[in-house]
Amino acid sequence: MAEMNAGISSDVIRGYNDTMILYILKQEPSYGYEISKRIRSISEDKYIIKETTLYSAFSRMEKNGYIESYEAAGDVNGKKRTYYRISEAGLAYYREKCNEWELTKDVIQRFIDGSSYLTMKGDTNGND
Amino acid sequence: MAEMNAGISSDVIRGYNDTMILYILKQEPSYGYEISKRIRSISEDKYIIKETTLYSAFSRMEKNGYIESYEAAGDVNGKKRTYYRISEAGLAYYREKCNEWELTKDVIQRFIDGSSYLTMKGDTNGND
DNA sequence: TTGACAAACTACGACTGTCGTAGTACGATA
DNA sequence: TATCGTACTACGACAGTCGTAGTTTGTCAA
Repeated sequence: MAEMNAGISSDVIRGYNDTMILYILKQEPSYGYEISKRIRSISEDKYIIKETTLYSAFSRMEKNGYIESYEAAGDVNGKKRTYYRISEAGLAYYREKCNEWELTKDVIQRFIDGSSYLTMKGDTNGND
Repeated sequence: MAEMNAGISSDVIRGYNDTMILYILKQEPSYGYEISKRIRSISEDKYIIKETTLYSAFSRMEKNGYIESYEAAGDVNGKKRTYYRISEAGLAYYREKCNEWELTKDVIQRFIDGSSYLTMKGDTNGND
């Protein structure tokens, strides 16, 4: 069973779980279990969202008006599931988070060594 | 005074403040106020670390053995300041966080639209 | 001398998102 | 009959951030 989310910091993920979920829902409405599996497959098993994290994200985002829920029967059997669809506000929020991400990523990157972004050469940092 | 940290999510930063601080200390020992200014200047005013966040990071990291503190007089006047230097463990931790960052960044990136990484073309996502 | 302001902190408590643990309920399979 | 996968809900702990506030020292100006 190896380790879960080896190398993925839940501190960075914090707050971006919502974004991941919205990314899935942006394509089509879905429900908990499926979203969980899709996140796992998109990340190539590198990130597995915890059930509690997932469902607490649902209630938070529904409260904020980013998603809407509705009951529907699954396609395999007639079992009821809670589906979620993204709202306009959710879409706007998602786009905002995308911009924020690019910005935040750039900032953090400046404090990271060994990346392909920067070419380290001595200490040519004359800021301050 | 505009807004502080406009567009930077403190959720993503969470946990990476330590990394930023260690990045500074990796170059040379320093103290709170100066580190704060350096983070600000390196990020080109895009990120301003809160004082409380900074100092709580110090005590956490010292407890973990990532940094060591010592008292020294400032260069301007004879005022005492608490300087911090990075330890071997701190250096190892920093490098670990750098690797973790590259990994995490890659994962999150897959859920982000509008980046220069991906070329959006219709909906050619045949995963699952 | 008084006041304001920057430097250099410390203390405390609220908040929020994550996560561990646990439990429920249904259907399918063995 | 039991186990497994699906599809959740509830609760409480934890950790890092941040708001608020207070302290002390030194500098500069009125």
